[in-house]
Amino acid sequence: MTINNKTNQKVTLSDVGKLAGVSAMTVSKVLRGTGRIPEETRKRVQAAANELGYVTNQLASLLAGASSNMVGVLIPTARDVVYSDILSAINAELRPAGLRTFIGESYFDPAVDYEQVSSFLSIRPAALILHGGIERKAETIKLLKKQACPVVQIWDVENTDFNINIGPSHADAGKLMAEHFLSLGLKKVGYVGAELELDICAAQRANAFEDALKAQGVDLIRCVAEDLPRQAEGGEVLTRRLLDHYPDIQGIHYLNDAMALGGMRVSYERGISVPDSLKIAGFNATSNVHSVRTKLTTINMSYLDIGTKAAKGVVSLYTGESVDRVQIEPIVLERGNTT
Amino acid sequence: MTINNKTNQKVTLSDVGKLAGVSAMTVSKVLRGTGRIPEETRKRVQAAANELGYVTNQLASLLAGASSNMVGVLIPTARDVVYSDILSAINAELRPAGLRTFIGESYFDPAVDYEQVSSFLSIRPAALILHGGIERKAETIKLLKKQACPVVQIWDVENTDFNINIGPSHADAGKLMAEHFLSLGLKKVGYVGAELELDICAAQRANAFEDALKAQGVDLIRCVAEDLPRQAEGGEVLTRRLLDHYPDIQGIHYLNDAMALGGMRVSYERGISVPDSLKIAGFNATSNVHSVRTKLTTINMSYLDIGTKAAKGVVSLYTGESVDRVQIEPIVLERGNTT
DNA sequence: CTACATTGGGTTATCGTTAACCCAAGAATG
DNA sequence: CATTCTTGGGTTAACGATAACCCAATGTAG
Repeated sequence: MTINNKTNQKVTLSDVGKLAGVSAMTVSKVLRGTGRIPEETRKRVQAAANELGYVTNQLASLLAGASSNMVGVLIPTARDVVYSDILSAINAELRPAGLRTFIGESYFDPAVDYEQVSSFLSIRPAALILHGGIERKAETIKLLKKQACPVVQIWDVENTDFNINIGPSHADAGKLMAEHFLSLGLKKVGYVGAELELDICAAQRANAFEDALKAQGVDLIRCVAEDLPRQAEGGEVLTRRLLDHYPDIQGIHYLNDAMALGGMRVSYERGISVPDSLKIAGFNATSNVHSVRTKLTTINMSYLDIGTKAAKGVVSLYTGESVDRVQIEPIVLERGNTT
Repeated sequence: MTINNKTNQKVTLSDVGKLAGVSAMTVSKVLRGTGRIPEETRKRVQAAANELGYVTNQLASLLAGASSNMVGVLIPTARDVVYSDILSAINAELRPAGLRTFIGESYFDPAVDYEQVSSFLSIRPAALILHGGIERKAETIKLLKKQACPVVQIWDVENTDFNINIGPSHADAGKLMAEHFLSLGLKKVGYVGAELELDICAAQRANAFEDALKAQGVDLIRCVAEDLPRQAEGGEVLTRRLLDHYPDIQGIHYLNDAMALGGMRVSYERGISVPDSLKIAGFNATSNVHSVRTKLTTINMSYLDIGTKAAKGVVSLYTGESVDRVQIEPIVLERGNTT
């Protein structure tokens, strides 16, 4: 559906000009700070603009060839701390630079991704910051190329469709956790996740985790659902399922910390001692983990860094210093105590 | 800063028309599904548009008087589950209706709020969904009135500056928790929060909480910081501070669940039995709370409902059925067990 | 055979702003 | 006094799409 808004009586440059006794062009110059306009005229115009509540019509402005200050940011979902942290860092960097952020969510869905990119492009943004980790439609890539819009891709450094890539190596992250489990001498390990079909990065982590374990002769039992939330609830359900079938499992790696917390609760319910009988590991050192009592292993990296560097990347695309690819290093982190 | 993007060789209606052997107008009609165009021409035009990767230039389209399908949604921050849940519900409702969401964050800052509203208005959206709970600048209100843009306000039902208001009564929520504490017979109660100066709704809850307690002769000790995060970390710091000065406190109400979890951790550290010696209460039944072991009281309401109804409100503004004000009822909820 | 409707388009003006250029009046310069 | 520069603006033509209207060619009824 579309909504007709034409009845608005908008204030235009001419209206302001009439009130100030000058032409629309002069008003335009004053408001943009260009041209040679004496202080007196300037003040008069400013006052008139204020009185009328004038707002530049970006539609007309950009159409006439002005430079855009709008940056579109696309994340899978704002409900995940990881992405909202990145978002926050991007905003923190772009706002002082005078750039305005427009946010969209893709839900890891390539069709929605396409729609959102198309929506963003339709307002001719200065640049786009897109999350990677999904199988982007060929049409989407084509659109971006045709419109020649600068793109910074975050979260995925493998895919190199765009100008700049910033994120961790998800394979490294998966391998890292496998090495951690191996160093603890675990022989029977589980993986719990949800919605892996769409999230390529999570799948990369899981695969690298499995490969590194297998290389040392350790089996991985996957317990994955496509229809459960990536939250504590989902972690609970899947952990129950996993423990019902494989009660002798020694360690579980979860898709994220929220699901790991769900697993933690199930172990508690069943009287399984963590970490003595069962090691629990998440991903993304989220702040809920901060207050956890029982020992939880997780993988951390600076999301702030990803956001900040993405925003700097946007700027670099124009200032010339070409940032190319920034790899963010994941590290293993222990949270909680073992009392 | 602004970024010059003019070098882009954009695809226009004429370009598509040339390829398809028709005029720009015909292409426009085909893409919008108006006019009487035979199936054959229609297909040819569609194919040409696809091949060239054409995207409607909304700038030109809206300027020429077309109806907008863009809805701006402004939330305080995407880092809070409450707002990201609302956001998610809004998206779920608007997308099938063919409306596109543009999101912005205000960080509870009236100046940023103004900038964001101004940015939104500059692309002439179909409607705006704005969060309440901040002291909006007079200029912001003026802008919205001048541009005659339909506004749905969420999260705050007290303020009636706009067409539709959807949210809980924060005073009721505060009172509710006070009644709960009173029913438990508590005589010495604390409140822990952060960044209350900007968040009017949180302040309303805290005040109503205090008033209802005082009416029954119960004192409230406030421990609030303006410079700490509204997360577990902040909850820990403030709980320590509060317990250091008032070790005999019997119950603490936190600004939100995340801070309450921080408080939970501190009580555990200090060997304080919850809920026997100390009652802990948060706000917003967030999913981290789902897996908590110790008993935690919180206040819940349907965030989904707020989002869904806000989106429906946007539609109702045009279909005529006038939604006016929807009050969402908060309820007290117990989480965790007491073992 | 004429009058009139339908089909399948095309033409023109316009939205509000900006880039690029123009121009008149006074000041400065030789 | 004639020339050139500076100041303080204004004029014109885009930008790309759409609304509103127009107009041939064909069909169809009387």
